[in-house]
Amino acid sequence: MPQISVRQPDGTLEERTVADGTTAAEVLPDRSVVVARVKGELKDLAYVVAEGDEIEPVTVDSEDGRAVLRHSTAHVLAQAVQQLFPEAKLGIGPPIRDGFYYDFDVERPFTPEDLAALEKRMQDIVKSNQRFARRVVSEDAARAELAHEPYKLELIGLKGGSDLGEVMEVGGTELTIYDNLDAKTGERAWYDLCRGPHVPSTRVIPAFKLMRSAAAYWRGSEKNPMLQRIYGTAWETRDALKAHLAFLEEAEKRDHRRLGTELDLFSFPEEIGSGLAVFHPKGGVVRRAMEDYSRKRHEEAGYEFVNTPHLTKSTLYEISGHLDWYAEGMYPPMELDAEYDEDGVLKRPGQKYYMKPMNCPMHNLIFDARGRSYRELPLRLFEFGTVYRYEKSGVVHGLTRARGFTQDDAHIYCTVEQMPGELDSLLTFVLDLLRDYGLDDFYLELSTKDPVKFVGSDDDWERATETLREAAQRQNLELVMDPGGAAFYGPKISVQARDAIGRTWQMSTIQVDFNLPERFGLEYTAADGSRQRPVMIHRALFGSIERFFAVLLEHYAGAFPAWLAPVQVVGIPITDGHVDYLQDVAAQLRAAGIRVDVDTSDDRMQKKIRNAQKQKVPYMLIAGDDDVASGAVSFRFRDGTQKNGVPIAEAIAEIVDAVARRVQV
RNA sequence: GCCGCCUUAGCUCAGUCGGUCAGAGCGACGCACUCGUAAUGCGUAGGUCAUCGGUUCGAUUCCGAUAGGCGGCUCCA
Repeated sequence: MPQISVRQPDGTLEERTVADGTTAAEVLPDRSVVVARVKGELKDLAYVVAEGDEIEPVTVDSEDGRAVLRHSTAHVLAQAVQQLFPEAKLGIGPPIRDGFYYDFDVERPFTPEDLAALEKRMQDIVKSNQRFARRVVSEDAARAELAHEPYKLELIGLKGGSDLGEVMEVGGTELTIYDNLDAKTGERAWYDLCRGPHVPSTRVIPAFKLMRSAAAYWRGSEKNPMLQRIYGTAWETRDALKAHLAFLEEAEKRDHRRLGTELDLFSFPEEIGSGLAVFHPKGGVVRRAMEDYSRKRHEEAGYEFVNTPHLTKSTLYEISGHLDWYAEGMYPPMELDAEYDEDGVLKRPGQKYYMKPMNCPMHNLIFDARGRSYRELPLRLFEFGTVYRYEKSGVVHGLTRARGFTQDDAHIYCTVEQMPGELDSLLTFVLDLLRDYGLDDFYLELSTKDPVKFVGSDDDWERATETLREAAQRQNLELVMDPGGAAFYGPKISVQARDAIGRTWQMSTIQVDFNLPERFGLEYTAADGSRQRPVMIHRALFGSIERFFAVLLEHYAGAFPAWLAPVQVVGIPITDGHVDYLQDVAAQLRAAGIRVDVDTSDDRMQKKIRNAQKQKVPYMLIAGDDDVASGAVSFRFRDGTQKNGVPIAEAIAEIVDAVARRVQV
C-alpha cells in the first residue's frame, strides 16, 4: 500500500495511500491530463505509482503536455506512413516548437497528395483509439525487433552517447519500445523505439494538421543521406489549432518580402543577383529616417564616424584571420596587376582583392594610423559599413539574409579596466535605442566559447565572458545561455527582441575581442608611458540595416509610426476644387519637415482613401467645402476613426508632435 | 551547397492531356464623371508564357541545363 502525494490544482500536496498497482491515471482522473510528472520526470499515465512518489498532473494545454501530444501525433504519422508506404524506414520524430516532425527514408519524396492521404489515415488511427503501451527491452531484443529499421539500429548504437538531447528514441537509461495496441482486440498495430512518454491513447489527440514535407539530412549532417521530413502541428483543442493557423496566416501577411513589393519599398532585381537588394524611393526614406536617428544618437553617445572602402587586398584578411575561418563565406577574390611576358610566364605576381565581409579590420587600421594615448580611450569608431558575404544559395532570404548589407557597425577600443563600465553603458544604450524604434520586449543571450573554433587564451575568454554576464545581469532581463555559440575571437551577448506577434529576432550583438588587437598589434601609451594592448568591443545594434528594416516592417505590418513612414500625410480633396487649398496646407507641413503628398489623381475621394489606407499612410487630411470655409482639415486615421474640422495650425502641430515623439498613431 | 516545388502582362493569378488559348482582376494611360471618409463608368496599351538547348511536322505545354524564387536541411564571422 504505497504512500504517495498528489499535487492539487491549487498547488498543495495531498497525501494519499493507494492500493498496490495503482496507476497515475487512477490518481489523476481528469481527462485533460495526458501524462504525470513524478519526481521531475514525465511518466505515462499507465505508470504504476511507487512508495513516496510525488505525482503531478500534466495537462494537454501545458507546454510539456503539448510536447507529449505532438510527439504522440508524430507516432501516429509514422504509423500512417508505414501503412501507406510499407518500404518507408523510420528516422526520428520529435516534438518541436508549435508542432512535430518525423523523418523517413522513402523511395520518392512525398507529394501534397500523399500528405492529404496520410492525414486521412492518421484520422482513422486517432479514431481507432489505439493505446500507447510502454515496454522495456534489452539492447539485443531491440536490435532483433528493429532489424528492418537501419536508422533505429544506428540510434541504439548511439545510446548513452552525448548530444542526443533532441532524440526522443533513446534518451533514457533504458531502451523502451512503445506498442500501439488496438482498443478492442489488444492486437499490436504498430510499434516504435521511443523513450516516451506518450498520451494514453490516440483518441486523446484533439486536433492536428500536416503542414509540409521537406528534405533533411539524417542526424543533421551534410555527409549523411537525405531523409524526407513531414512537419505537422497538434493542439489541445480545435480552436487552438485554428488560432495557430490564423497566426501563420498573419505572419504571411506581414512577410517583409510581400510588404516590400506592396508598399514599393525595395526589390531584388534578378539582373543584379541573388541576395542583393535595391531600395526604392519609399524604402529609401524609411531607411534614411532609421539611419539619421541612429546617427544622432551615436553622436550623442560619443561615437566618431569613419568611412572605409568596400574592397581590400587579401593581406588585410590574412592579418585578421578571416581568410582562415571564413573564406568560404567570402566572394572569391579578384586578381589584379599580374604581368606575364610573351611566353606567358609570370613576370610579376598579381594581387588578390576581396569584397569586405567585415568592417573591423579596417577600423583597426584607423586606430593604428597613429600613436594612441590612454586619454583617447574609449575610442568609439562608428560606420554604416556595407559588407558582402557569399551566402550559400539555399539560405538567402529577403532582407534578413542577404549577400550585401550594411552594418551599423562600431568598434570600441578601451582598456581592460574600462571594459566593464563600457559594456554596461553600451548595453543600456542599445536597449534604449531599440525601444525608440518601437521594440520593447527583449531577452539576452550569452554565447560562449566554441571548444573547437576559437583563438586566444582560456583566461581571456573566461574574463570576457564573466564581464559580459555581469553587464547582462544588470539589465534585469531574462538571460539565456548559448554554449559554444560564440565567434572564434570572443564571447558575445545578443539582444533578442519579440515582435508584435510574439516572434523573436536576434537584433544587436556585442562581442568582446582580445584577438584582433593582438593580430593587428594595436597599442596605446598608458599613463606610465608603457605600451598597452587595448581590448576591442564589436557591436552592431541593427545587425544589418536591411535586416532591421525587415524586422520593423514585419513588426509594424507595414504600418510604420509616423516618424518612419515613407509618406506621413496624404491630402485628399473632396473635389478638384479643394486641391489648391490642400496644396497650401501641404506646403506648410513640408516647411515643418513633414513628408506629405496631395492626391490630385482623378480618382473619386473614396478611392483615394482606399489607396492611402492600402499604403498604410498614418494621416489622411481630407478637405471639402466645410473645411475650406472654416480654415480647417479633417483627419482620417489608419484605424478608420476621424476627427473633423481641425484648424490647420492645430492639425500641423499634432502631426509634427507625433513625428517628434516617434509615437505610433 | 543538398532535397522538393515553382517561374504566364508592373502586381496577383487563370489556362493549354503538344495544334487560332495567350486570358482575368488590380495597376498604368486616355475620356467622361466633381463626388464628405476603403473600389464611378467606358476605353487603350502591355507578354518571343524566365533563359538556352533538345525531342517533334509543330512546344508556353514534354525532356535537359542555366538563372531566379519558395519551403526545409546544413550554414550564418
